[in-house]
Parts: sequence; C-alpha cells; structure tokens
Amino acid sequence: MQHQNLLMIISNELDSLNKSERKVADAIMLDPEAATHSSIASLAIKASVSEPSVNRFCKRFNTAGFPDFKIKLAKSLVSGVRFVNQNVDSDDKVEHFTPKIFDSTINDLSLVRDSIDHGVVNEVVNRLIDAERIYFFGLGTSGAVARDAENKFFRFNLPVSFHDDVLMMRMLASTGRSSDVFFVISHTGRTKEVIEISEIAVDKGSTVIALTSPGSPLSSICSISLEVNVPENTDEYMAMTSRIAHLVILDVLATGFTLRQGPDFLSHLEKIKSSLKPTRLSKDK
Amino acid sequence: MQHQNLLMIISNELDSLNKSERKVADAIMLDPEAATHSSIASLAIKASVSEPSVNRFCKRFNTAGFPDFKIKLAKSLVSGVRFVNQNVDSDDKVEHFTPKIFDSTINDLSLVRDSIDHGVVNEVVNRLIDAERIYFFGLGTSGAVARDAENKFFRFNLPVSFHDDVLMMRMLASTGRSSDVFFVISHTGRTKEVIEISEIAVDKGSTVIALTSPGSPLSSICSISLEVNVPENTDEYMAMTSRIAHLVILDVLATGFTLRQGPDFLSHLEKIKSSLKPTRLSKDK
DNA sequence: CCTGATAATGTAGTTTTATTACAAAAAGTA
DNA sequence: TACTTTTTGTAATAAAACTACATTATCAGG
Repeated sequence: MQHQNLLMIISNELDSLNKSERKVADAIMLDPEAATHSSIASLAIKASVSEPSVNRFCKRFNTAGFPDFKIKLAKSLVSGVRFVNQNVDSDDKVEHFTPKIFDSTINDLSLVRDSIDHGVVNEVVNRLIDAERIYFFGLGTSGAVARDAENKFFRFNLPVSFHDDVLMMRMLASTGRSSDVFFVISHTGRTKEVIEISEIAVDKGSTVIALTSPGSPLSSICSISLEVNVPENTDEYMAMTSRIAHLVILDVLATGFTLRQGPDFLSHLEKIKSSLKPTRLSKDK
Repeated sequence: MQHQNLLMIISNELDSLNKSERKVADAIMLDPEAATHSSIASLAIKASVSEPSVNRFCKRFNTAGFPDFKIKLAKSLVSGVRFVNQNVDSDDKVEHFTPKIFDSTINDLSLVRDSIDHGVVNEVVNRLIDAERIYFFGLGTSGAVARDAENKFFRFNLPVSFHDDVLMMRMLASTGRSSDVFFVISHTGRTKEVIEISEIAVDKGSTVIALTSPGSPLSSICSISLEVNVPENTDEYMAMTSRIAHLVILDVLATGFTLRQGPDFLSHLEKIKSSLKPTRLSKDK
C-alpha cells in the first residue's frame, strides 16, 4: 500500500532496531519535520552516529536512500498532521474551522475516489441506460441528493423523478415494472422504511440500485449496491460528507451515461442548457 | 498560505513563467510523482533546459532549492489534491473518468477554500444567529442545495424553510420582516426571477444573504454576498462543482452557528440525532 | 573467560548531486 | 543600431550521499 505511513512503520519497528538505528529513529521522531530538511550529515550528528548508519537506517525501511527516505517521511507527515489537526475545536474562529471543514471534505472525497469499484459503476451505468424510467429515492439529507440527481438525469430524455415521501415511494415500488430502476440513496443504509420499500421493489422484479455504506442491510437486499465508505464523524461539529461523496458519484454516473450515448447526445444537452438563457440577465449588462 | 499546495501554485502561475521555467513546469506536471524521485540533472534533461534553470525554477516558488522543492512537491501530492487539467475524453472508460471527476471536484474545493472571505463568513454567521426566521431559496440545482440547508439548519431551534417555487418565494419576500433572513442560493447569480425576489426582500428591510458568484447582479443587490468563484466548466461532460462548494460553505456556516451557541447547544443536537434511532435497524443485527 | 565467527558501526575516499559565479545569448528599448 | 535588461547556459565549486573496507563490539561454544 502506497499510503502506509512511514512514521508509523518506524514507531512500530522500534523494538527490532539495533543501537545506532534506534538512535537515528529517536532523532527523527523527536522532530520529523526537521528531519525532512536536514542533511544526512546533520542528522548523523544529531543522532550521534555515523553517516552510513543513517543511510543503512533508511534502506532498512525500504527506501532507496536518504533523499528518498526524506520524501517518504515528508509525505507521511502530511497525512498525519492533517488527520490529527482536523477536528473543529470549540474555540476555533472562522479562519480556523473553515479550512478544516474543507480539508475534511477533500480528504473524504479522495478516499472515496480511491476505493470506488469501477466494475460496479460500469454496471450501474448499464442499468441506467437500459431503464425506461428512473426513480430517485432518499429521505432527509439524502432527499436533497435525490433531488439533485433528478435535476441531472431528467436531461437524459427519459422519465425521471425523485421522491422523499415514504408513502409515495411505497406505492411506486409496489407498482414497479421490470424496466424500472429504483435508485435508493441512504447514508446509513439502515432506515427501516427505505429498506422495506426497496424489498418491495426487488420483489416486483424492478432493478434496485443502492447508493449507501458497505455491509449495510440496504446494501445486501438490493440488485446492485454502490458502496461508499465515508468515515463516520463522531465529532459533533463536523458535517456529514457522505452526501457530498454521493453527489460526486451521481456526477460520475451522469457522465458515464452521457459518454455512452455518443456525440449526438451532446447537442441535446446543449438545447437544454440554452433553454435557460431567457431566464437570465446577460453577462454584459 | 499554509494550505495552498505547491502543485496548484505552479499551475496557477503557469502564464507568468518565462520559456525555460515553463518547460520545467510542464515536465513536472507531466508526472509530478516522478519528479519527486529524479535528480536535478535528469529533470533538466527531461525539460530540455540547464540544471541552473531547474534550480531557479525551484527558488521562484519559494523553496530553498531542488531538494526542498521535491519535498514540498511530494507533500502536495499526498493531500488528496491532484493536479487536474485533465478533462473527460469521449473515449474514457469508467476507470478513467471517475478519478477525473473526483479530482476536478477536489481541486475546485481547494480553490474555494483558499479564496473564501472569512470576514464575510463571520458576518453571515452573525446575521443567521440574529435571525428570527430563515428562508433558503434556490431554483434547479440550487434548489437541492437549499433543501440540504433546510435539513441542516432546522436543527437550530428556529423556524427554517426552503423554497424552490418562485411564486411562494415572491410572496414570502414581500411579506418579510426586518428580523427575517432570506438566504438566496444561485450559481450564476443571473436568474431574473431570483434577482427580482431578492430585490423585493431587500426593499422590505429583510436581510438578504446571497451565495453566488462574484460580481453577479444578485451579488450586487443583496445585503451580504458570499461570493464563490468556481471555475466555469465549458466541458460538456464535466459536472457542476459549484453546488458542492455551496454545500460545504453551508456546512461551514452551520458549524459557525453551532460554535457560537456554546456547549449547551450540543446536547440539543444530540437529541435530534437520537430521535432518528427508532427509524433504523441496529448495527448488530 | 578466551577464541573465532558474526554482526554492528565507523572511516575515508568516491561518486553523485546541487549550487554558485559568471559569461553568453536573447529580448526589449530608445 | 546600440545599449540595457532579462534570460539562459557553462563551468567550477561546494555539498551531500554512498560505497568499500576497516575496525570494533557482540556472542556462542569450548
């Protein structure tokens, strides 16, 4: 794994080091940031060992040498520092918590980016293309996501609607056809109503796609599950980033959909875009 | 600026570089990861410039020299923010366009993070706290954002609603009081209806907060404007990231609101959270 | 508690890498 | 065109990292 944190590896192996290696480790741990800026000579002095000892220390940790070690160390500091400092403190001012919230969102997005299953995405796009009708379901926060999805997918020339009313969902699910796709969005994947409704739709032979967390009850009962693992926020102040990840994934699906339609489809999208022009003030006014 | 990442700085300054600096920049951008492992000599060859040119390039970006530059570059690669001038191509497969969309979103978020005006955010939080009632207005995509905002802010023990119906908005705006806050969300800031409605609300003496793009007509007529500059996507395939930036900013505002309320408020939030428990399947089932 | 084997560490020299000073070339400018 | 400024490269220097080898420490078996 590329993102395995070097600093952590070092602290784990601390016991299995010999004397001079240990001295080097201690010197680095004392101020890792400083270590990334120092030369092999100065670090050797700081650790009271010879330069080759530092070099051997580096190679022991699967790095090409001291410069490579410094780069890997620097990398490990970035993720470490950000993770540690990321929580909002109760005495934070605007200028403090604003970047924290952005960073935490960015972090989560990059985790989702790296963990997403392309095969599943591909399969979902296929199903959406085959669909004669798409329903986006979501409650609470996921209702807003479902609404956004509707706004994206209605452009694709097929009947699309979003619903955040469980009675409506239930009725639609029980009258669903096999050509219908129910796209169910749920952060937890544990909302009873949503699970029940999805089960009904599956029973009726419709395709049910879930956008939810891995291993959740919802995930296990639906036709295909787009699993998104966003670290839960125990911090009271922190926002829920899963909905943002969901939105981006819907962007991905919409893009996949568009690409599959070929170039003719773009002129259709252009038409929709320009249909809004009269509602807007022109730029040069 | 602490959060500005080196790769991004380089891509922003691309235009102000001279010939050989530009060559170096291009060589680095082509494969930044490789650049962190190469020597000044090999990079110079790759960029077809002399070694001192590479060195000068490094110093231009406030680094001590090439080794320091490499370390800063390596750090900027970890943060999850990748350099993106990669547009989606028409023959991209899922595994190609998925990371591109994520990266472009991440990139835009980090731009917004670094350009946001903390003073304005602070002022907006003040107004929201003083509000006796908050209306979130938005049409189309921004309607979904407004809906999400409602879902966040209703937890704060004050009357909050969202509206995506222009007639409703118009009526509410014209009956607004000075203690009411109208929070108007619009990516373009040029939708005539929205501007008219905002003008009405301003005339009635209500506070109108806009979340929109800089220099837009909407921005100029409202009480306070949270300006968000998300680079326009001319690319047909690309998703609109402004709505995501808007969501994150609403997270920031909600956090500011919560912090200002003090610790007692957290138990209130906890109550809301736990009110949803009976609707969910337990984890260990 | 020797003695020889093995591992650990350091010394000194070599090679690689980066930087600097300065000169040449290119690009503007009057 | 000639003069100035900026850009770029050359070559020498300095710094840093690495390697081969020597020395020292450690430890097992007698």
